[in-house]
Amino acid sequence: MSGTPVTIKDIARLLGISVSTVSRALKDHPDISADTKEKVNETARKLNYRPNALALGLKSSKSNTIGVIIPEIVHFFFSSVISGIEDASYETGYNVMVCQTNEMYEREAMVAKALLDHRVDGVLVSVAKTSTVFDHLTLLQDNNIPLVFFDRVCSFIESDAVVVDDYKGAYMATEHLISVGCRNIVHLAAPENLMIGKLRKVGYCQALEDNNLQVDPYNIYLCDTSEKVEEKIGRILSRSPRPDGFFAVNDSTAIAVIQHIKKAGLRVPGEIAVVGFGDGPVATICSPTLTTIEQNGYEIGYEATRFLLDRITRGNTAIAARKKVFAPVLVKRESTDRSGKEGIQ
Amino acid sequence: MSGTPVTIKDIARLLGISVSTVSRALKDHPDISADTKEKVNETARKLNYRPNALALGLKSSKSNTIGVIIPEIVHFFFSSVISGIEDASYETGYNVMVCQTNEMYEREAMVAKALLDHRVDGVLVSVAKTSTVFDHLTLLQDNNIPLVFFDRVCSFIESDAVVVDDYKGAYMATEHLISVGCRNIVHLAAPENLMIGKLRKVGYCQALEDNNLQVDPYNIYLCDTSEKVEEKIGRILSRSPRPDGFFAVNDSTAIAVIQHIKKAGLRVPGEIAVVGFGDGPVATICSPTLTTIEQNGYEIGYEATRFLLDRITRGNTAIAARKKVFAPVLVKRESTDRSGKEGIQ
DNA sequence: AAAATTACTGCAAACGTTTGCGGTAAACAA
DNA sequence: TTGTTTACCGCAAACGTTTGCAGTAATTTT
Repeated sequence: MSGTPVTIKDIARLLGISVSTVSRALKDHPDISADTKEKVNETARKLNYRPNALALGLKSSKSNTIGVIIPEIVHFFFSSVISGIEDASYETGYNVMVCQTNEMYEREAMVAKALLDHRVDGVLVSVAKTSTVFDHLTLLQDNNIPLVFFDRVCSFIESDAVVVDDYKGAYMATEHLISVGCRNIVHLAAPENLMIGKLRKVGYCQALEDNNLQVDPYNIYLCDTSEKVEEKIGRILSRSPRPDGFFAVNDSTAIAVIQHIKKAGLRVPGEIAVVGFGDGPVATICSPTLTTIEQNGYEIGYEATRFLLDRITRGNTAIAARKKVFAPVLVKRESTDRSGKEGIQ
Repeated sequence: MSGTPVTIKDIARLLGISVSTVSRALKDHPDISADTKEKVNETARKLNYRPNALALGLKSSKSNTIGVIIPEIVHFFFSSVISGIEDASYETGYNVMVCQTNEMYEREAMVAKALLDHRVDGVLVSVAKTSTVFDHLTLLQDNNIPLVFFDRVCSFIESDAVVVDDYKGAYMATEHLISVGCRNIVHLAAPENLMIGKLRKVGYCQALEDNNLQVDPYNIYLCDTSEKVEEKIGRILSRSPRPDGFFAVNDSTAIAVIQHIKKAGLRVPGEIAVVGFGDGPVATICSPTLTTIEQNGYEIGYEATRFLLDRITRGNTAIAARKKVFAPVLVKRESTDRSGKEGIQ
């Protein structure tokens, strides 16, 4: 019962005809008689024949597979992106090879080569925090493999990109904090070699300036994980004057901040208001619920895949680099709501 | 600059030697002179030669790729599993094709065939809620593609499996609820065609019986998502006598329950205690924090991949079906803590 | 000097498909 | 009858590799 996959040859041998006839019969080629087609299709079905994608890929130089390079899978935003990629690919009959870099440059370089080896038809990539050189990505381009960036784009490479407007999102978040009365706002930032780190910081700064508040460099911390919050929050909260608002570069950082503020006996949003970025499910589960910037990972993944498939089918070089920028949406919740009675803590 | 990938032929032509010599030189075959090897390796490096995995796969009937069939990617547990799979595969040089079924049987059947087409060397699978027939999986086995189940196993198929002890976890959860004084415990269950649904229900029932409590079939609801909680929670809470404990089949359902209980003006754990299953990050973020059963997705994914790779390298049929069962751990938090002053709501 | 060994290298088939081209038999037209 | 068309079908090359085998020249042995 358990054997090697059946090939077109097996069918040919069984029916006493040539492989080319079988091949053509299976694709409903007009040269083949209805009778033969019938017989071929029947035995193909009976034997559970499935075409060998490796052979097809070798022949056509098309693997019908796209690659995904992603920093971390266990992450609401990124897993949502993958889900969008998956669905878009499934609809069009493509398969998806997912590679996680764990934020390590070396691993990013390795998987890029592995994807090249597999001759994927295109690659979706969100660069790792530690990547500063990008030869592995230009290598893909040199081999005619189209690239589309999502979320974490690489500005040195000319290619499609799908992102939310990080600058504007950060601007909105900061301005919202100002509008509820914050005057001493801390920004917990991502590394600057990431575009998102840079742009969100610039948005934060610009919002302050536009509202006649001074940008205090000491109010900007490189702090983008709950672990780093653990390290730094003590120092930050004991500063004088104490910060009265936090804009964190992502939700999990924001929530870690909230938890520490509460543990320190301070009230959110009463004494300190907090805004995150991402709007994952945790934003409605924590207490107080988190004001944050929506970032629809599924849509981003889906659209990025559309871009990529478009390049694959229409020929890569024919299209100039495009950019899709999703408008950010500020979702107001309890962590900045100073309107009436304060949210339950 | 941008062209098709360089092949062994290109190197051969450039050096005026045959492809077989190039092939052997690249694999350090003793027949080839040091001189030739040197030249071949140098030009290979210079041209960024990368072997075509499709050709290799076709030749060797080994794709160096494993497939993953998973219900949903946007899910803490499942994304953790993928992460474990990814890491284990990366360590051993395998690539991973991820396919999400969105809990639909049709899609599960489709992707199973797609993975067969791609001649993956093995498949890791967690079955969809709606799958009741499994020909698509036996098809893989018939084609000599080893299968390993994780979390959601299919009892009709003889194969390796990696799971947590669902029965015991449910038993512990229920007994814990009893120990804090609950006598009228509702179980929010997954469908019974899923082993996890069945086993967790049985564990719940057994714990009740062993503690001389009667199993009330009306206390068992098919309810495994926050949407279904939305639908049913009203009816459940208005029953008389009102339930005093909930054991939910997963964390997100448990948290949805908590939120609705609070909205109804009741106290957790004071009037109703709640236990979940999974111990995702949300369990420590919600308020009160959630008592739950730990289920280490990363470990499960990693171990399942070890099983699979073992089968791939040692030959499938040589090994009898193995099962790895992780011991569940009860993580006690505020949602069942009736010891002293009640957790902040 | 002839024979045998050594040290390399190339030919060709194979993996599973597709496809241009050529071939054969039957059917039709003249 | 001969020539032409039509309707099918098979041969063989190609995609990029690997590998058994055979071949050649140089070196060693007798």
